[in-house]
Amino acid sequence: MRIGELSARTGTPRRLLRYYEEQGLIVAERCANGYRAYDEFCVDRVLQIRGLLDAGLPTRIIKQILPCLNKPRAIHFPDATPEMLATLEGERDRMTERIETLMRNRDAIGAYLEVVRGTVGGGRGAAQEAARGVA
DNA sequence: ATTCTCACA
DNA sequence: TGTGAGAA
Repeated sequence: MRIGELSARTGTPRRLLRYYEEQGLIVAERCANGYRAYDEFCVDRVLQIRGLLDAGLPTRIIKQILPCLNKPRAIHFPDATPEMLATLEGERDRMTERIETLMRNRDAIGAYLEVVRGTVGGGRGAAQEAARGVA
């Protein structure tokens, strides 16, 4: 498939797909006209990349750990170098921290919403007081 | 439609 | 990390 189809199927802008290739995250063959040709498995791969990026991992790290996450897991865990494990542990901890921040903000928004829901009509009241930190 | 590069947020 | 413009 060409870049447009991969873009449509992954919900990723074409521009970004080229960017990921430039960063060494995906590989594409080339047609005679110079157009990129992607294999079927690229769909899953791109979605995986998006997920890891979304989790806050830099492309540099993703490039390293992507081979470890591929299909033949049994083949891949023997080549786990100590430095690789250290990197992974670091990323895991960063993710944990991120999750905690996310939870705090979710709860803050949830608390705000709960107050605002009670004050729709007049526009003045508990919401404003909550915003001032009085409630 | 797709490619590339340069520059920038 | 991701985008915009311009040219081929």
